Amino acid sequence: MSVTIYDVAREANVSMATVSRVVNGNPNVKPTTRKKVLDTIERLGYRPNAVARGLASKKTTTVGAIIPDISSIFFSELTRGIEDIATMYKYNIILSNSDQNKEKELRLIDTMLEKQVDGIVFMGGKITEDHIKQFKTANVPVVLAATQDETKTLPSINIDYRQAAYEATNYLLNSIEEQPAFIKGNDYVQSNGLKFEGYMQALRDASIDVDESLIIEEETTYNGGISAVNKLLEQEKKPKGIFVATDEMAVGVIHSLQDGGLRVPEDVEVFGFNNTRVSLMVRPTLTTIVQPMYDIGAVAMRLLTKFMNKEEVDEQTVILPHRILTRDSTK
Amino acid sequence: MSVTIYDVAREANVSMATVSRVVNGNPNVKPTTRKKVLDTIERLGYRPNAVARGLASKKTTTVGAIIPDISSIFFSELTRGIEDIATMYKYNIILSNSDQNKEKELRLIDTMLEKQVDGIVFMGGKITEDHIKQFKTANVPVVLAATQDETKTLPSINIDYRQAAYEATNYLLNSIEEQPAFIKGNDYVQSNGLKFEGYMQALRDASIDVDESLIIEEETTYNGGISAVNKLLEQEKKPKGIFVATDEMAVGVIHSLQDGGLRVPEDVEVFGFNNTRVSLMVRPTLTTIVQPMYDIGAVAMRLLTKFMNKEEVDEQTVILPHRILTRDSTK
DNA sequence: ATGAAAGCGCTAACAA
DNA sequence: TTGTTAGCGCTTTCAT
Repeated sequence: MSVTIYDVAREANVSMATVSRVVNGNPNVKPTTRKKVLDTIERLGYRPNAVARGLASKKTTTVGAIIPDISSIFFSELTRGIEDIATMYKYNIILSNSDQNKEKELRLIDTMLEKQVDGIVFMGGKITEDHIKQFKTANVPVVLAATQDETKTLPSINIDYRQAAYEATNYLLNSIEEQPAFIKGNDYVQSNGLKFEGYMQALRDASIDVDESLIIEEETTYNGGISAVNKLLEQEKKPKGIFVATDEMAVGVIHSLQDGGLRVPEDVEVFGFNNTRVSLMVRPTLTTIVQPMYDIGAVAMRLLTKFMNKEEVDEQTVILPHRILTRDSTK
Repeated sequence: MSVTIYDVAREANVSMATVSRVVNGNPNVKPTTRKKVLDTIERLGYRPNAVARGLASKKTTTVGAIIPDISSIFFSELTRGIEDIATMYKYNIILSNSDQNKEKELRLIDTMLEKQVDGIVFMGGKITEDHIKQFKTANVPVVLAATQDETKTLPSINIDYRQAAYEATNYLLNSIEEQPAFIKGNDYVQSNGLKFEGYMQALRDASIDVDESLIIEEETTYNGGISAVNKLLEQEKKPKGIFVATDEMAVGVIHSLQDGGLRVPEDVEVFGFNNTRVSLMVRPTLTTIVQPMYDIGAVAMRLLTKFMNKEEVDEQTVILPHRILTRDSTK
């Protein structure tokens, strides 16, 4: 069997309580006693059992992170932000992929609550009544990262997707002076809808008669971008600019245009979203909306630590700034 | 306070033991009793406390995953493989980034052992004596994923990096009939060394007098690829083929060559490594070595479950197959 | 098929 | 400054 606090106490001729105090850095221990205890801890190779501690103290110093897909470049950067701040505050992360599947999301929340996490960072699709209900079954704080909650009942960190899309659309509008195409992702995430709203609003504000054939929905991948352009090029009306819901799709769009003999940005301008690393890894480099993924994760985790510490929080709903980053895919 | 097994027992007029049996699917329960218990569990909204269970049973059904950097596309795919198999076997993952830093790695192992994980999947740089010693301090199984252990004492899942690099180099050699350049990553990982060995072996077998100036070490990033080419093009001797340690670097290499007015593959052929998603997201598309990241993670986790179940394992050191995937960056 | 009871290893009053 | 002790919520013998 492994060494317990009791073994240490016995060997050091003190009580368990004293060992516990030493281990937890409680100042009420005489230096000589502390030294004695520390020495026997070292000698016996004692390692505190966090599970026992968790049971007794009702704190596990671990938080759950529910994420659609860790292999997506977008979410993996977000997760890195979460993890770095978690480490800074001595928390560990239990990470699980939900694939944006509601049943799975609910099940994961349940599992994490069983494991007595001290808090949850949730990333995903739409937040439903069922999610809220599930979160409410335990009394742990929850923070949404890059995830919308229409009811605004949960704290969240986001950028203003609607406004960002509005600005991107306007940017293209100014340049090409006609309706740019819009390529939507097919994810079940609310930001998709918000981006679309921003796009439509910009057209409306410019008094443009909307041509629906310029709005295409495709899988949110590189290949989805390729297919979208193929559809677009089959049509009569060819766009002179394309606003694409994500960078990865946008890279597909650029390549597909180029494969079709069109030049970017001379013939068609392309505008992405997110500023993930791939936006630099394409020629021409991609004009895009900078969404600070790492920061969203970091701020979300920081906010969660505040809730877990029962600190005062002034603003639950954080909107981080975004900006347009112009590169070579637009004129 | 929340509902405990005791509350359920009292409400259902049975003992804690019976409730425990029902919760754990023990067949020795009369169906009517089971139903009664299940109903009151439902009614009270009872959720088992996994921490208490972990303390009593000495099993946490969670495993630790130590990873250099989750935001790297390579490791995030690997992690996805680990997570999927973990979920399949009802395990959760505690994920932590080590940044390939030895002190941090050792500390993370310690933390995870404190949290009583049932096993550890380790990804990282070199395995040292200190790592082994640290692992030995607890009696939990460890599996290395995409990570070498010179001493071969730990189970591991890898591909044959040396052989793969040998084949890639040979491929270029056959085409350009002179020494291709080699761009190394600067990571502190052993596979870097193995790739280099494979490259050198191929040159040796082809009786080529090695020109050291064609061997460049750079940061393992897109920008590292760009810098490497810049250095290469400053030199007298310009290569007609370049073997690059990772795809992301290779994409940088291609763009940098193109920016310098060279055509790929006509003037310079480029060969990558890993077959990450970016290898398709570049024009020309990248010839590369297929390393099955997802599978490495999945197999590693599967192997770990076997160890955790004390099943018989015939082969500790798994070498997964790799292959050359030719695309348009080579002739 | 069911129950009683002894832990699992620790924390946190409370007492001294 | 230190020790005693009662849990934390569950699993797991051992009886019955």
